[in-house]
Amino acid sequence: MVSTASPARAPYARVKQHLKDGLAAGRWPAGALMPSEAELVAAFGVSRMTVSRALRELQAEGLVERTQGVGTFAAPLHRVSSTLTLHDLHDEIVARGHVHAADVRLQRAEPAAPALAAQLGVAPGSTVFHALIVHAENGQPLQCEDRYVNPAEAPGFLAADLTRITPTQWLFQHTALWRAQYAIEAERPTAQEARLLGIAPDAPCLVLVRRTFSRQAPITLARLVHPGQRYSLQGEFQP
Amino acid sequence: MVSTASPARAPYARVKQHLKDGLAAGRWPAGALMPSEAELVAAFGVSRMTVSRALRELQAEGLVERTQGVGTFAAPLHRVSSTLTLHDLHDEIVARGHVHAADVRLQRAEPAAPALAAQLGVAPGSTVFHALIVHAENGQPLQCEDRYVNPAEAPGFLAADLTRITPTQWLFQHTALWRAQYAIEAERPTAQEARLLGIAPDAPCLVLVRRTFSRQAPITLARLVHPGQRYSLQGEFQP
DNA sequence: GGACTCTACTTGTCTAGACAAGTCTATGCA
DNA sequence: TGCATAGACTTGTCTAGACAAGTAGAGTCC
Repeated sequence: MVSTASPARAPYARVKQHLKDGLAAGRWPAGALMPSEAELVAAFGVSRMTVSRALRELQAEGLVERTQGVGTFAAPLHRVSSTLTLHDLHDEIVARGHVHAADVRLQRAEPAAPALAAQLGVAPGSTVFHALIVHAENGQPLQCEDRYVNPAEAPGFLAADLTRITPTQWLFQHTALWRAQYAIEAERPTAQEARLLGIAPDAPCLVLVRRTFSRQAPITLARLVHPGQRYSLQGEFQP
Repeated sequence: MVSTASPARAPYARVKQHLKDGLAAGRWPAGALMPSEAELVAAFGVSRMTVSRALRELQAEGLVERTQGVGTFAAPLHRVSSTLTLHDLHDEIVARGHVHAADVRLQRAEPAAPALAAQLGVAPGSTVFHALIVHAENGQPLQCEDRYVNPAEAPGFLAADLTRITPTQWLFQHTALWRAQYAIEAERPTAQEARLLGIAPDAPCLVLVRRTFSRQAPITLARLVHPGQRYSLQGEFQP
């Protein structure tokens, strides 16, 4: 019998849930052959398009693997096991019901050092925008944001009021984001970062390095440093 | 012939790509009303099911928002901005073409301390399985895995050959994973971890804490400690 | 003015059938 | 034995039409 009753749901959703339940219960171990579309059509009395949609969505969610001409197989779950969504710090703090304050220590144009120029795709020595901001939650420093911006992609950046909007949000609104790269690392803070965050020089920090690109060129390079004792990235996963 | 547009792809994929291109080019700013299904049917000369599928997939990817009776709207991009997928360490090392070795320092049954018993959902003082493993890439320690397992959910765990299969993979194969929680933190290693990893006692470490659950009970609690200098989590995002 | 209904438009879903294309196996032939 | 081929089965996709359900606006009645 079908476990949990599914009274008024759409047929494709019923098929999908039935297969999900079976996978969760271990009826099909990883790699096992699952029922074909034709079998599901017969079992549920629906059209092939309907079971096809259910299977396609399970495939998109990473729960099954399908091969034309062969069949549908239960996917090894570790493929899908954990995805972590990174949120904007302002949203995160507000979601906790706390107060976010941004202390803008720097927001100016600077000549770019060679390494930085290469990463931003500009000529060495040309001008780039630089912002240094300390973000605080309820008055306690939580993030030190060191950000460089390609002026060609975001000419109005120096005029942005970064105490009212985070650079991330401003850039989302004023540029055409196309691709993003990021890395999460554990590091010691620089002397300046330790001072700005009010932590010991050898306190471990969670560092997020993010680069974003438009379709043509790099937009921005950011180093976001968080005190390890006060900040962690958390996530949850459920098939 | 056709540049990058649409060589011989399926009609639903052509519609989808056309809308994706428009979104990337900023033709529909966040919140703007996009073409209705009927308009796309007329424009592309395909059936409604076809454009419906294209739009439904864009919705699943978070690029558009749809409301029955109202229409389809361009989604604010920051919603979708960054997701990070966590892979199994063994797969990760092998994917780099390197050699993975696991040094199993501990694999035994132990009485559970009260805090641990609560997290694993067992009675305080009852027996739990405990494994301590140092994973190395090309001979260099890369992860210290400290893992506790609920015996009721994985009775065969003590017999697993953890030098040949990671606990993560073994548990995926032998238990019915239903939900996972994880946190990424920057911490100092414990004295034991520093010794096992061959790093300084105050070296910053990237720590991944993961708890997984079956539908009934907690399965396992793991603390994965990585040397900050040698390990980072990396990801990429593209709409 | 305020509350109601009617209508046009939108998305959500399903059906029955069709053809294409990929894979595997059994069979027959050299 | 070795190889080519014909079925059988699988997924991938599309069509044309249908009904349901939700929203918004125009018009109507009190």
